[in-house]
Amino acid sequence: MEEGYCDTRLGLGLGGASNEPWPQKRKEKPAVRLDLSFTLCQNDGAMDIDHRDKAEGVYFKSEEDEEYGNQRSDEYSVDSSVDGSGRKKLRLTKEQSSLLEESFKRHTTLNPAQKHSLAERLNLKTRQVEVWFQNRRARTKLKQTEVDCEFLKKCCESLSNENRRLQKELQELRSQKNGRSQPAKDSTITACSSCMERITTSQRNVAVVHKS
DNA sequence: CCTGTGTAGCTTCTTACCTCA
DNA sequence: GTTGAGGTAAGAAGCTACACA
Repeated sequence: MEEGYCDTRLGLGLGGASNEPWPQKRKEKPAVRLDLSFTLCQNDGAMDIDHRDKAEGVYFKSEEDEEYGNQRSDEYSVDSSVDGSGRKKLRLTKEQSSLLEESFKRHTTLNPAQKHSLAERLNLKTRQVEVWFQNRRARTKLKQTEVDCEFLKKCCESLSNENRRLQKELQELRSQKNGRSQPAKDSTITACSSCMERITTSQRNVAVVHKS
């Protein structure tokens, strides 16, 4: 490390910092979770997802309709115009979606009992509730990743600017130093907050040493 | 106590389908 | 009417934790 060099590098960590509880079973968090040590979005991680206001026209189709069809509520209808070769495609009703969203805000994962009771309330299969939660977690994570990426980009940009500024300042100081053997007493040095903290801390230490 | 196996639940990626501009 | 983009339910693969023999 060169004399007087101010290291402005900053590590931007990736890890886990969200308020969202991860499954208790997992002792390690997924590696791709972005960790910023402060809150990035104000609504506490509960992303607003389009609730499909137009979901009234719910349909359900498949030759395997029997599997789900026996369970579906009267709100579902089968699109008989389509042949049964495609795979089943369910659209949740507005009510189902909002209830799922509500419980997702409370818990991002469900234990089997919660899953079962929610499925009963919604007149869906537990597997469908499970899938919905899986997809919902994935969507939340994706959105959060996008938000975090944007934030990191901005961070990177501002740090680059700061780094350039400090490099320039350092160069100026060096050229001043080369100009005369002693640094000017009244020269003004601007520094970032962390550098200032280090400077003042070291000054205190020096003062203590001088006293004793 | 260690090890292999089965199971459940999760993440991630992908596919198929629907809606809407 | 057609098309492309975006959203989403569901399938599949792979991983991990846990229970149990």
